[in-house]
Amino acid sequence: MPGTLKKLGEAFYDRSDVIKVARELLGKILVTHFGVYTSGRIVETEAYAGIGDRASHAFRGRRTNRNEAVYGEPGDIYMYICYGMHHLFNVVTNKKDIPHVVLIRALEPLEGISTMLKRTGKPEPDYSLTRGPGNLSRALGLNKRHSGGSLLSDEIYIADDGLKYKKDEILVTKRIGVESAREDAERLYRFIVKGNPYVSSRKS
DNA sequence: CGACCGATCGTCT
DNA sequence: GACGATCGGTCGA
Repeated sequence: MPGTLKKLGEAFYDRSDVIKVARELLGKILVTHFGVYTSGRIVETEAYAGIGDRASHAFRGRRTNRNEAVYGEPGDIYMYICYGMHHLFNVVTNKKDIPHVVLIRALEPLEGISTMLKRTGKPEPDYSLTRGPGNLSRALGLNKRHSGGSLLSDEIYIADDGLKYKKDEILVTKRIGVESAREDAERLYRFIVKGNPYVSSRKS
């Protein structure tokens, strides 16, 4: 039920509750415009709650060249290279220097699918095109170079077309791949659209 | 379906 | 030197 696309403004990202932002990002549309438009609806997110969260890259205030972008302005972009080959896309929230981020883990593709196929080298669309944080970044052309950039720009942004998932359409689980975060691995910080085939399937 | 494995490399110890 | 906020493939039940 797409209406007019409205780009999210700074106020959406500049909030103190990163968990709430992660939940509300479900249903929003991530858009990249590098010559051609590619976009997808967000169907899976994870919150990373800063210095008190062992799973966060900013745990105990850790601050290096690599993770500097998580300390940026609300609405900034943090890209993280994982396993030497996957570029993971994060949304920076809360005030500058408060390192709260939301990892986008899956999209339902909307616009520019033929471009996504070119970027990923896939012959035809399948659910793996934008399922999983590494795959969706490749499909939308996002990489490390975009770290530190802003979602208030015209190249990369998140938009609202009015779609809202109801409470009973959303499932909350533990985060994926953070077993080493000990007790913080138990936090229920992952939000998924129930039954959506693009959601990364692994145990919670 | 679940368990496991190799690829691959920038970053930090 | 070791280690990932992953992925796609294989193998066995």
